[in-house]
Amino acid sequence: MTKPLITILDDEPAIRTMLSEALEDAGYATQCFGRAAEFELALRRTTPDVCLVDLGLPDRDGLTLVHRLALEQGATVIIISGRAQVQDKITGLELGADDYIIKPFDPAEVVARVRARLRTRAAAAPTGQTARFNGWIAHFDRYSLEDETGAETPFSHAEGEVLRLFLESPNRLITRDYMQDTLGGAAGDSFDRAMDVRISRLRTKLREDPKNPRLIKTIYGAGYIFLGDVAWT
Amino acid sequence: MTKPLITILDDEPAIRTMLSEALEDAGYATQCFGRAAEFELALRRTTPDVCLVDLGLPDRDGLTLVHRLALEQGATVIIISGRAQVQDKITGLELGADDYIIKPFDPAEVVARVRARLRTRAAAAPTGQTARFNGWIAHFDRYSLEDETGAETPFSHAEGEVLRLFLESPNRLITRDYMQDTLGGAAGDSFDRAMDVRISRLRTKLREDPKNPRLIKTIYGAGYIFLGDVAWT
DNA sequence: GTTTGCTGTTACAATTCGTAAGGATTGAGA
DNA sequence: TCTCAATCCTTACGAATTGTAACAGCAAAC
Repeated sequence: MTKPLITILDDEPAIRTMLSEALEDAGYATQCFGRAAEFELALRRTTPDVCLVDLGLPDRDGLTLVHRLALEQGATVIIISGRAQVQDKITGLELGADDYIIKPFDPAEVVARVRARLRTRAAAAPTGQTARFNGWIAHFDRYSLEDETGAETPFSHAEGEVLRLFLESPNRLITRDYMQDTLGGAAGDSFDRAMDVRISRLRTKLREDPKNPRLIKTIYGAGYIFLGDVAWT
Repeated sequence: MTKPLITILDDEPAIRTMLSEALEDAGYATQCFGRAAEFELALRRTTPDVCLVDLGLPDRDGLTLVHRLALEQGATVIIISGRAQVQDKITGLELGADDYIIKPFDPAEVVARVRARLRTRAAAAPTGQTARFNGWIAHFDRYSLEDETGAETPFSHAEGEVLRLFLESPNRLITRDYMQDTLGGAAGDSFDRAMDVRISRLRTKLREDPKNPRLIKTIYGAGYIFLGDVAWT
């Protein structure tokens, strides 16, 4: 799971560091820029989740920048400005900004407002599913399994089907019949063995001890139980 | 296109009329409520686009109401409150509000903030001619792919069809069958291979590492997944 | 008529997945 | 505790699927 990226565009270094520290403490990645030109260059490479933009920039009119960012590029923009007039706020918001914060501000409020913007963004685009369990993170969108150190091991489609089945009903017996019905294999003599192999391969990727499996337990004559504390996101 | 509906929940009649007049002048439909109970009743019938909620209600704790509205019902909530402490703002936003406006306020600012909320809500669908993803910019109008440095590589029509398909549903499995249905090739023996070749050519233009593709992943036996952070404009 | 570039086809290499076979484990009954 | 059959795990191998390079047909541009 990658951190949301927040970019900060302000010509005062003190404000940049204050904001980036507060945001990084809150668990976000930040990028700071003092000039619009640098910022625009960086935008070609990365797509920030939220842009904090100060209007009083030395090298460009902040409002046109906001307009380009918000309307043409579809970015989420929060204006930070020393101008507190209602009319300033209105024009900023009309040009496409998502919020308008007046200096001086409390960094904690900025963090809260950034979080609010990220929330609506997340609600609009339901991303691929990920499940966390016992130190592992299963990314079904990219077919890979992340361990507690962050290292990723890819898993195949067939392995993923089994893993998903387990993660959808943990700590409950899953019979072989049910697995075959769900995963489509003809319940025959031979597919039975294929299921074993899938599970075997999954176990090695989960680094299970063959003598003492912690996650996938075999119930002799019945099926399997996946033991874990699963949280889907 | 019907007018967006804005609901106003405030116990002071003067504020209700001030807000509803300003919002109706701006072209929105409004519904006003003085008590949380009435408001909740009305919510059973209609779903407002934005809810303006005052926290100082006589018959219920405003914050719990906001929480229910925002998180459980997925509504867009703007808090209006006389409490100007930073901590109040933060708790309001953390509970799921999308914005926090302090009394006394200028109705014009409220209208601008409502409009900003409606805008993000509307920006959830359409596909244009350019898409940004992971440092790339795909210009479908001029059939070219722009690098993070600004360098452009042209792509063909056939390649563009595949790329558009991917960019329209990123981070989701796209089956080969679906691709062939959409891109018109008869699902037979030979077109199957043509699809592979299209994707292969697209991959080289996206400078994918054959051993470790980051954007276009193959799911053996199923199809492909395009992994990316796509923004259409 | 030639050239240029796009698109599909073919062929072969690489990957994945099911199957078969042998070894290991489980649980019941003696 | 010991034995034995049923069940399960794992390894190796072959079939199916996919990647990519090379070639051929085709249309548009010059």
